Order: sequence, then structure tokens, then C-alpha cells
Amino acid sequence: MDIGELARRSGVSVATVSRALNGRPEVSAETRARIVALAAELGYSPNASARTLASRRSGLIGLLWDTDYRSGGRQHPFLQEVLVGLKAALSDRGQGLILLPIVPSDDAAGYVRLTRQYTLDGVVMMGVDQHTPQVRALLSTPVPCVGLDLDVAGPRTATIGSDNSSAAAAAVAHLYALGHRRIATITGPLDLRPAAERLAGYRAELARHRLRRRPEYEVSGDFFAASGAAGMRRLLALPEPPTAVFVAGDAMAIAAVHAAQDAGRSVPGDIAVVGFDDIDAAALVRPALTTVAQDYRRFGAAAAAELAELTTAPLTAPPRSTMLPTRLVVRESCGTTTDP
Amino acid sequence: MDIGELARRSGVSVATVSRALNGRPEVSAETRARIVALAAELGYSPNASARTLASRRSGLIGLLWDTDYRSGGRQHPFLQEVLVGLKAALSDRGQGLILLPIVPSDDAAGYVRLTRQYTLDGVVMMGVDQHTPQVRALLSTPVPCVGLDLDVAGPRTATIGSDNSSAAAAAVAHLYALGHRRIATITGPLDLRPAAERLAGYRAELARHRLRRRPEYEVSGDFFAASGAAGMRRLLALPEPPTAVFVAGDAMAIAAVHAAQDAGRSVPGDIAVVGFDDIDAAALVRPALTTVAQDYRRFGAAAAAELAELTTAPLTAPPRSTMLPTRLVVRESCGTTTDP
DNA sequence: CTGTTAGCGCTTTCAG
DNA sequence: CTGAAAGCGCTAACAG
Repeated sequence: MDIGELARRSGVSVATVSRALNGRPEVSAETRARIVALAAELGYSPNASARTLASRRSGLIGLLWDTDYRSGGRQHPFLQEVLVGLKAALSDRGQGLILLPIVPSDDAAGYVRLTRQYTLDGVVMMGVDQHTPQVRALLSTPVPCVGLDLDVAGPRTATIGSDNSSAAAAAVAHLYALGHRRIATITGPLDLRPAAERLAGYRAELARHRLRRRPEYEVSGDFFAASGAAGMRRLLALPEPPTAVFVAGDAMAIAAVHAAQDAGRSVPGDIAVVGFDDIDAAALVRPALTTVAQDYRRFGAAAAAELAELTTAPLTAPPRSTMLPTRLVVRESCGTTTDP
Repeated sequence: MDIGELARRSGVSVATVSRALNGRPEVSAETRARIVALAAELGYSPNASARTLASRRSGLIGLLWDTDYRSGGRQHPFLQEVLVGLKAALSDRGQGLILLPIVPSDDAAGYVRLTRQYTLDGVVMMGVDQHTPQVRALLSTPVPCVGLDLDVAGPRTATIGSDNSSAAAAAVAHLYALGHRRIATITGPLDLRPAAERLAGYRAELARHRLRRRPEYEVSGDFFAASGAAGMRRLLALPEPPTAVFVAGDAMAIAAVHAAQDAGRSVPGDIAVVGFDDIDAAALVRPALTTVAQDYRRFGAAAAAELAELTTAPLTAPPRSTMLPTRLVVRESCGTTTDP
């Protein structure tokens, strides 16, 4: 069952069938209807390779995601949700998603080549280091690229991320509203965009309430549990320990809660903790963690939209950037305080 | 940079270049070496569409994964790991992975059509209902299909799963070794293969130790947290409550621990709990959960291997089946008992 | 509005 | 062992 067969059966040329099926305006409404109906009846669907070969567009988007970059895959608890959103948004646009293999770092042209090999219409990347030669080479190409939680720059690039700064501010505001004034934070690795933004949001909110910013209240972590526990221990050992802590990642936050408990403090009784990410465990632990949830499905949808936008964007346009809203999920890890 | 250009520059015909690059035996070692070197130097890589169109094989495997089937995506905490394993194994074989869109259930031929559209070499499916018309139609096709934790049957199919039965038995054996004799279980939905197998393993291990099987010790859950809590409450309310519980899923297990605590029991002091799956939260909760870990990366690798096997298998061969070993991760949720 | 025709880049007989 | 040539199924000028 190919286009030729369809043409024969409907009594028109293959060109007309092609035009009808591709929604071209030159076909009369009547012939189009006839052809479309026949195609549906016969269960015809065009061969993707032939179409790609002839049109030089594949309708395929590549997903670049390095499972071994930082944390062996645990860094992106949200991959699944992003994938769901991306797949849905792409298939709404009639596009497909292909997972790109990771190329060795000494093969600078690797991704560029993959892009040509599959005639990709675009690439979305997450969990990769955008400064490596192979990624930079791809970004400098006219192929549309969108980075998730990743600052990318090039002729046709866009970045999608949550509004981490506002989210962090909202978390701190929540603590403030509960009466907390000595609010500390445990950060992520500050060379990562989201981590840096969360710290900025924390600071901004303190400033907004005219709270003094104390350097000893900003302890650095790496998004892993152990660093959260260590951070909490350091904070508790301070001459004037905080009554609340905004922790930039849930795994760290959960470990921080345990560290506090091990030090004889009760959560939320003695110390309030708010996390970030709303990983599955956040709802499962006790006390259930109050945290900031990101809308990962929307990441995918936004990526698909940006890709479409970029496809026709002039090569000289500046990189685009989208910030998605977040949501504070209030659970059990924060209480009020009367401690000055 | 196409094959013609390569041919011109190396002074041979396109046919020879094609043969050389595809490792065909008819080419002289010397010409092959020259061509391969030139191709590498020029950064040539063949156009996938052209190749697919001409050879009728794409090197693409489709991944069928319904994010909305049962639990809205939470049922497969392991998707990510499976994906990692699958992607790695496939790219080792020079194959690619494409995510298939979910077709509406009234479109019985949907997947079959997608399969032809992309000239897929095979499909791996997980988290779908294999009894729906659209999946059945695909399975009945000669396209190699492998189901992960899914019983599939058809001319070219294979199933991959953990050895759930042995795993469950090992969990119960662990409890037995700690002195427990009144061992209960909270199951998953028994129409799901893994859930049924885990129950079978539990029963088998009881029998092996000549422990009486008590119907009231087998309470059913649905893999969700709430059912784990409910199950534990029921067990605790028994005239002769168990001293240990094997819970068929971690989310249920964690909730069961909390339910026990709420009922005034300590874990592992008064009651031991072992879970299944080793989700991230298992290591994060307190007490950290003793549980059965599956080797998800190996799922992917096994799937790739099966696919290769099936490609050349006769259409009349019976469905294949692979059982992967698991690992008991001992943490803090099980203690010894002296209670008879 | 529709048909003819020339490829898209590669693989694969079929000769030699 | 190598080359010539015929497609793979479709799109996109170019005519009409």
C-alpha cells in the first residue's frame, strides 16, 4: 500500500495524492476529501523515510540526555515527566522523538553528524554539560536546540526552566509567614543554573523582608543526601542556629530532617524545613516534606513549542528563554515559631 | 558529503563504497581500509532515511510505553533505568530508539501502521495493557516485540522480567532467618504478572519451611501507598498478628511501616517489613527499607538481545522468556524476633 | 487545480 | 572483487 496504489485507486496522480494528504491548498476540497477518505479506509500511512528523503525534513526531534553526567541518572528524577510532556506535545504536532546515543567526548562532530544522519528537525537536551566540544558544536549549528534547565546559546537556541528564583522566594516567604526570622539555606552546586537561581531567590526574599543576610546561613551542598545532612549539622552547630531552612533539593532536605532529628531537634517542632523538586519520596517520608513542585510536563510542552518557533527563526535572533511557574506544596515539615 | 562524493574521491563506485562501509565480505581488505579511512576523515555518515528506504530496515526500535496506564506514570519508577540500559545496548548494536506515540484504542491498526511508517526493526513495550486491540494487532505481526514485565505472545515475541518468585522467596527467607515464623504479605494487583509471581514466591518459601499458610496473612494491595497502610492495619488487627510482613511494592511498604508506627508498633523492633523495587525513597525513609532491587539496566540490555534474536527467529517458534536475577538490599526495617 | 518528471542518498541485483 | 543501473516511496518543481 503506497502512494502509487492510492493514486491508481482514486484515479489521480501521485502528486495530487501527496498534496491532498499534506494539506496543500492547491487541491480541490472534493478530491482531497475523496483521497483522505480512501487513505483512511485502506489504512495507508506514508513511509517516513521516503518522505524524509524527498522533503529533507524528518519530523523527528532528538533527545540528548546524558545519564552519566553528574549523579548517574539520579539528578533528573523528573526525566519521566518531561518525557511524557514532550512526547505528547510532539505527537500533537505530528513529530516524533528519538533518543540520541551519547557520543564520546573526543568526537566533537558526533552530534552534528547524528543530526544530519537522521535529518533531525531539532534537539532537546537535558542533563548534559553544554560546555563540552561535542555539545557546543551542535549548538553552533542552525539546527533548533532547546536546553532544559540548561543555558544554551547559538544561532537557534532556547532555554526552558522553572522560575527557580521566584520559587525559592515563595518558599522563604512561606517560612517568614510562619514567623521564622532566622532562615538558612542549603544550596546546590552553584555552577548549575537552577542552584544559583534558588540561592538568589532566597537572598532576594530575605532582603525584601529586611532580614539580615548571614554568610554562615548559606551552606553549600551538591543535591545529594549526604550533603544535606552535613549542611544541617553545620547549621545546628552555629552559636545562633536557624529556626528554618530552605533546602535547594529534596534528597538533601530529607537527609537534613534526619540530621536534625539525630541532633535531638524535632521537625517541624524545633526547626522547619522546605525542600525543592517534590520527588516521590517527599510525600512518603515523615514528616512529609513541604517543597516546591515544578511542572515537568510543561517543560516538554514548552520545549516542543520553542522548537517550532526556532525552526523559522532568523539565525541572528538572540537565544530565547522561558520561565515556568512552580507551586509550593505545603505538607508537614514546617511549623510556626515564636523564637525571635 | 554523500556516498557519491566518497566514491569520486576514492576512485571507486558507490556500490563499492556502500559495501565497504557495510562490512560486506566481497570487498578487498585494502580498498575497504582506504574507504573507511576516507569516510572517517571526511566525517561522512550515511543518511538514515536513504538507507532505510533502500534496505527496508531502519535500525530503529520503537518504545511503547503508556504513561497513563495505571497510576499515571508512577508505576514505573524504573523507566529511567530501563531506558538507560536499552539505549546503551541498542547503540552498541548500531540501533536507535524512538518513542512511539500512544494511539487511541479505537485505532486497532495504529501501532502496526507506525511500525511500517518508520520501518521499525522491533518494538519494546512496557506499562501497557497487552490485551487491548491495538497492542494485540501489533503482537500478531512478524515484527519482533519484547514485553518488559509483560506477558506477550505472538509469532515473534519475548518477555523479560525479574525472577519475581525467587526474589520474593529470598525476601521471606531473610525474614525466616531472622527468626520470624508468622510472616504475612501485602500483594500487588494479582492480574499483573509480577504481583502474582511475588505472591507465589512468598507461598513457596513458606511451604519450604513447612510454615502454615494462613489466608488472613495474604492481604491484597494495589502497589499504591494507601493500600499498604490499609493492609498493615488489617494485619495488626488480627487475633494473631504477624511479626513480619513481605510487602510486594516499596510505596506500599513505606506506608505500611508508618501505619505500624501509628498503631504503636516499632519497626523493626515489633514488626519487620521488607519491600520490593528499591525505589529511591526506600533509602531515604527511616527506618531505611530492606527491599528487593531489580536490575533495570539489564532489562534494557536483555531486551536488545532478545530483539536481535527474534529478528531471525522462525515465525513458528514459541514466545521466549527471560528471567533476570534480583538482589536483596538489607537496610534497617527488619530485626530478629523471639516471638514464636 | 492536476499531471509529469526528476531526483532525495543509499542498497542491491546482475554482469563482468 | 568491482561497476552499472534499477529502484526504495515520496516530494517538489515545472508545465499545463
